[in-house]
Amino acid sequence: MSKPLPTGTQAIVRTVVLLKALGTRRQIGWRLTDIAAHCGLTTSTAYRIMTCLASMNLVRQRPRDKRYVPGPTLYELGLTVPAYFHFQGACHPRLLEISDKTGWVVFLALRSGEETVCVDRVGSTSVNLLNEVGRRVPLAGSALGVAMLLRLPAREQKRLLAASRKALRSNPAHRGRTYDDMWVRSLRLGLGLNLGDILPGGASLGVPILNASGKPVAAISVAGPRPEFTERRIATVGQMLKDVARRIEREQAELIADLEAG
Amino acid sequence: MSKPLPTGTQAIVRTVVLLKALGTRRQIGWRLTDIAAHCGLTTSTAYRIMTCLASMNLVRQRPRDKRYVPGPTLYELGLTVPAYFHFQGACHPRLLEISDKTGWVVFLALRSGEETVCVDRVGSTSVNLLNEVGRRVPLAGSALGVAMLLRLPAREQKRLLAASRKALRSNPAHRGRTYDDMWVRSLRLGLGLNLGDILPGGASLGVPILNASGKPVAAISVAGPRPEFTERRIATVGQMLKDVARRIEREQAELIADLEAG
DNA sequence: GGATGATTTGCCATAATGTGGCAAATTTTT
DNA sequence: AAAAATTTGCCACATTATGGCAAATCATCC
Repeated sequence: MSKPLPTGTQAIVRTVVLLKALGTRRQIGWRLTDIAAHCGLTTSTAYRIMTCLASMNLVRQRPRDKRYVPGPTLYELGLTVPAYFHFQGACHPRLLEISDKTGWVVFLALRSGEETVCVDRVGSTSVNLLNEVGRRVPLAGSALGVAMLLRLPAREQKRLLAASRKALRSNPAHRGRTYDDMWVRSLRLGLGLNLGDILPGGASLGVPILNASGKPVAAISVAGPRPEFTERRIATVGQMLKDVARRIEREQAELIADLEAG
Repeated sequence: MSKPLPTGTQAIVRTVVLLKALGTRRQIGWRLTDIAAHCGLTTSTAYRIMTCLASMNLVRQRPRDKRYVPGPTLYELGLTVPAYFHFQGACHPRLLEISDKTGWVVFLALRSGEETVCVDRVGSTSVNLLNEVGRRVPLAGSALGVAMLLRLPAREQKRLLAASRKALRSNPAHRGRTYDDMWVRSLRLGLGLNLGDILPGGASLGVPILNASGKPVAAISVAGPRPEFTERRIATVGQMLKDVARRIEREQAELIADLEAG
């Protein structure tokens, strides 16, 4: 819980901070000055680190606009984490089924500390959606995360709810969103339910995936146009999601046991 | 081509070396002393870096045996490299088809410098296979890599063939394998063809996936018991693989354009 | 089961490494 | 075509990472 204070590794921490930041704007890319400022580094330091990372293909500097984007080696390193890769693959067919039956977009996310990390996405919709594969969102900031929060022991729930709310408040990109409404509504329903709280025209519904000891380690959600989220549909699709989640918990028990819920 | 000499970033390079090493023994894990020696670092240095990485969940130290294995955050960072993740997902259904029709295991690999990186695997077989998702193998060391080598311009082919052969020779794990036989045979066939050259009872057949300018950026292979690889079967399955590769090239042209072949 | 050997964890003085300031080159905007 | 902004590169300095050493833990063998 409390950090063991890893000492004497400033450069490495900075590197990881830069890599995480790159992930938040992967398609637009980052200009050196911007990402340096964003991460609280001087341009020189960011330059040195980025050049080093580029030489190892962990990042790429796009030739045309000189912006930095995540690089192939980063993806390749990610493949070496076995349980995670296989969990995504194992769940994918289930997501396809849900998408077929509902016509909505389906997400799979993992819990990572006080954030969710979107791990898979299936289907398409007319409305804008915030989430995408690889994106990190504070727990209180998505139906996926709320679904997981709901299943945490009171103590931890309180802590993580507070922490992720704070993260949401401090990030200007999340301004004007009614995350608290989403939380209250979800608390009543017992599942994560966003009705236009994140983006005006969109809605989403999330259910958790629990490990053997009942801890939420992942979540599935559906997302689509808000008008389609009638009370009735929410009930039937909610049940469907729960069934799928239970099935995944059963069939992928071994993989799930290897997922850190930390 | 020639490294631009990234200066003043020893610690970062060391970190990446450690992370790559972790990937080579991900299930067994590494003891601190061993991985330090393997990477040419003192125990203290490795300890400091590993502790730092563990605190950010880039690596995990398994509680029971204290061994280090790749951690969740590494996987999550990998998801932020968009073209790569989607390419794997887009190819997956095609791999399933091939596995269904042939009954063999199917691999998808990307080219990464002078190595292949296995990106997906479908199906199961009775024989042992060397490759697995996330594993890096010198180009000359698999049917996948050879398939790509065959399509490179003479100059580059020569360079990479030599480089990857050298890598194979210097690694004791590759002792006693007849990679040269595989190369000669493949050169004749025009596809990567391993007939027991890597592991005694196994065989595999690889075809390249080319980008718009004809450069090989990825490859597909099938692998199974050696006796099943008759001349006839090799011909028909080879054609099937070529068809699938062409289809992928056509349908995923945009994604492929974003894959670095470097 | 107690003792031996190996591995992990932690500390600390030292200098080598990474740092940030500054300026030239390059690119974009006006 | 000039001006502003950003990237690239260099260099002297001290902060930071380094590796030696020792205590604590863990595994093993007699």
